[in-house]
Amino acid sequence: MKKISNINKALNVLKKSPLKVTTQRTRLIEILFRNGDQHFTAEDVYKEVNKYKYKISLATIYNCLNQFTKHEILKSVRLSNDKLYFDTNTERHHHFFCKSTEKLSDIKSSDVKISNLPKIPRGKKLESVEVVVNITD
Amino acid sequence: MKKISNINKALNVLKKSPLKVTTQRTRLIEILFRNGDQHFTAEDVYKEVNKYKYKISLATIYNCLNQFTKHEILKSVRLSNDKLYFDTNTERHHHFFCKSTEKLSDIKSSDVKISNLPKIPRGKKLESVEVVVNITD
DNA sequence: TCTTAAATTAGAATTATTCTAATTTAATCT
DNA sequence: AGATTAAATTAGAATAATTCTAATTTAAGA
Repeated sequence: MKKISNINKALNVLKKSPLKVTTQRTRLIEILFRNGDQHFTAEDVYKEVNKYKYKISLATIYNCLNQFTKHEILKSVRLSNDKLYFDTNTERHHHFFCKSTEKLSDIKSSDVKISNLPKIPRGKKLESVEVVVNITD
Repeated sequence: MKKISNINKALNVLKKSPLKVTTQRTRLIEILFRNGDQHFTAEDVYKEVNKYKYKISLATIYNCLNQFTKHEILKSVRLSNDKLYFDTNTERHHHFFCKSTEKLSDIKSSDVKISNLPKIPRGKKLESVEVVVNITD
């Protein structure tokens, strides 16, 4: 049984979305999903793209990251250090955030048990619960 | 027994801090703590200050909010809508964030029970756990 | 192949925030 | 109280992150 790579999984989501499959988008997915390196800022991606000598403008990178997030190819997380990170793991999960190194790492959803939540305010409905465990060196 | 107002409580914290008690800082505390727990951005504060016809520059508002946060007169929360909110409640607590209205509201720490947390990575230590309950209309 | 809406791009614009350097002020010292 | 000084304030410049604009290119379907 052949294992489908993360790259191909993401490319399939792209194909099924209303987004066009462009060279830039394909290159970005190849870079972002090539390994477990899962959390990055737009600027990180720009540097990585340049390392590969692909010519993709910063505006396109922003456009793509935002579109990918909208179509659940990526997920975004905003942190207390004021940076927006994109995450290749789109499943429900939580994060460790190390304030010393500014690095994010995943916490499996099942590793956090919340046994009590307050009542949701009248007329509103629950969307998601985000847990960030801040740590330091 | 006389009740100490939030304003006076905050002014006392200011007096006990190494920060100087300036007119601007006193005015800001009067505005920010004039009623219950509030969440505001720097820009919100600037507008409010102007409404009162006080002349405090935006740079000073940023300086003060940051100094107040450092000296635990305020707390700051960064949210997924990319805005930095300051919170007059400096105690450990969590938040509801309504994605439709972009409004924050407090959740008492005791209203969230986390019965299981993952192991803190080797060599790191726990600093805090932030829970944001995202809701919508 | 033709058509067209979507995507890409460079560069300008915007937004939020911090920095700079001159001036003022609060708190301390005499 | 007046002098001293380090901290605070300020206007405006600078920076950083992101979005917008408008011209050009491209993907995908008729």
